[in-house]
Amino acid sequence: MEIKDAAQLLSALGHDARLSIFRLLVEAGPAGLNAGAISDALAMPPASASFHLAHLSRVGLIQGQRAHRFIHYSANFSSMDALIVFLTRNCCQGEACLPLTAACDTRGTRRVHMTGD
Amino acid sequence: MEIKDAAQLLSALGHDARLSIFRLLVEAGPAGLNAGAISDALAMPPASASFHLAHLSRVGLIQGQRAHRFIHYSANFSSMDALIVFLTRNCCQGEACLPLTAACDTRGTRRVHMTGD
DNA sequence: GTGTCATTTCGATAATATTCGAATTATGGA
DNA sequence: TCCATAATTCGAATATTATCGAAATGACAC
Repeated sequence: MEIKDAAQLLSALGHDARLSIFRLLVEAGPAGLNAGAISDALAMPPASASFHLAHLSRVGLIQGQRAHRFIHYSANFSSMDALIVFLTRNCCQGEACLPLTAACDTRGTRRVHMTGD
Repeated sequence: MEIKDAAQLLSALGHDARLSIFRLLVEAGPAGLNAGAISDALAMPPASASFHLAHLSRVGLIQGQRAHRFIHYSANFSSMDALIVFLTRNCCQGEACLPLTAACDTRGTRRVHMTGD
């Protein structure tokens, strides 16, 4: 990932409304939510939600898929993954600079409180 | 960390110049770099560098400390750590959604290519 | 103090983004 | 076909942010 791509993703996430949407979809998991449910959940006018969904979609952080009359949006986890790797690559000269991230589960096995590892 | 705080950090990083500065400091490690070295390394006018350093500093992603006539800026790793945790908390309903992040070393022991873990 | 260098602040311009009601398009059911 | 609903696009006002030369500030040496 290049600087420009990463900055584009970060800038897309750097807005209350869009970050709220993205977090909602991250928690919703692969099944996602439709546009109306998102705009309801966040008490946001549909036009505003659509504007931000389009933005997130354009940069690849989420994707939408139509099912009947609804469009289901879901987070693109691999793009978030790549972004985090970009942010932390070659970090901190080998020190243990990200203890919380390390303790946080990203593989399905819970290890919230590290005891020694 | 609240949505607003996270959005503020992401927005600060969502700009080519600031992301370049931040990445430079992340790779530089705790020792950091002074303002002039940063503006040189990125071929950026000093006034522009200063503008962006002030922004990053204001939101807490970096900090500056004066030493003699120089101001050494360094990345605030714990704030980056908290940001990543915020982005990924309660993610993906227990699926292994962030394989690259999981494989990436953040604790000092190299484990770049996972073989089974 | 005076000079020098590192850095920031000022300031005016320019560019970009956000908001969201109203109108429009898309889909499917009766 | 006609209606209802889901979602987007339009559009125009509003707000925010970036750029960077020039001037000012801060720190130190002599």
